[in-house]
Amino acid sequence: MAASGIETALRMLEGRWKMVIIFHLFDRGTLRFSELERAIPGVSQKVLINQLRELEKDGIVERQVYPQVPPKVEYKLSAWGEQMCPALDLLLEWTAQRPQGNAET
Amino acid sequence: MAASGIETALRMLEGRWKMVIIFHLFDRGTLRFSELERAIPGVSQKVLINQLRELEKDGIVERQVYPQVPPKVEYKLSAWGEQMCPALDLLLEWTAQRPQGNAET
DNA sequence: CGGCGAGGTTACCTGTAGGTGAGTACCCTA
DNA sequence: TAGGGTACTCACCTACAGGTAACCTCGCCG
Repeated sequence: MAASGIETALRMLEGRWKMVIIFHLFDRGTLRFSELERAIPGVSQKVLINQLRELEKDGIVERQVYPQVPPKVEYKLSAWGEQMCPALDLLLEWTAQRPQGNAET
Repeated sequence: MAASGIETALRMLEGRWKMVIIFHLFDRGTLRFSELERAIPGVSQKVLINQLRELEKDGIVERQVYPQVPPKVEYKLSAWGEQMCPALDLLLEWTAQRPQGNAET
């Protein structure tokens, strides 16, 4: 069943903050951990790291560590991660086409 | 931030069985409750109903009740629900393009 | 009469995602 | 010497999605 492929995709995208992270990275290119922290006020360190790790292991974002005196770690979308954006756009379009504002009552 | 639109979409699609339901309905058109139950062996009644109700309230599936002697209820994708399929296809394509089989180790 | 199948509802339990708060190693600055 | 910034880790707690199992109504079949 074709659902399995999409389920895989959805699994990778699911997580309270992943989309937010992805959009920030798409928007600003490369961000340090602390920059992400500041860019996304609602998220806790633990969860942010968690979601970043998952995105990394799924190959969506890349993590670059600079072995410096004060640690420095940069995150950015992988090439493949960027390729996801058209799909997200289409999904966005689809939600926009929702008939008669079924905003939740 | 545009993420919010996609988060909405993701919220509607997220749920262990929703994609499976959607694919079955897309594939076979219209299905009765018991047909769905049989088509998706892993799901419990409670959860199946639950996900159907959510899909219905999000306007993705339509529910048709026939007030018959033994109850009969049919589910099918709404027009809008069917319009989601291209987006899912694109997502599917994207997952297919994943570089060097990062199947989870 | 007893049981089945339809499409549910209800009560209860569990696993896990997410949140909170603290601690850590290291160096720099004041 | 105290405190701050960086990128984390660890222990603990809670909420909720999902799973399990029993029950319900109504008619028909045997």
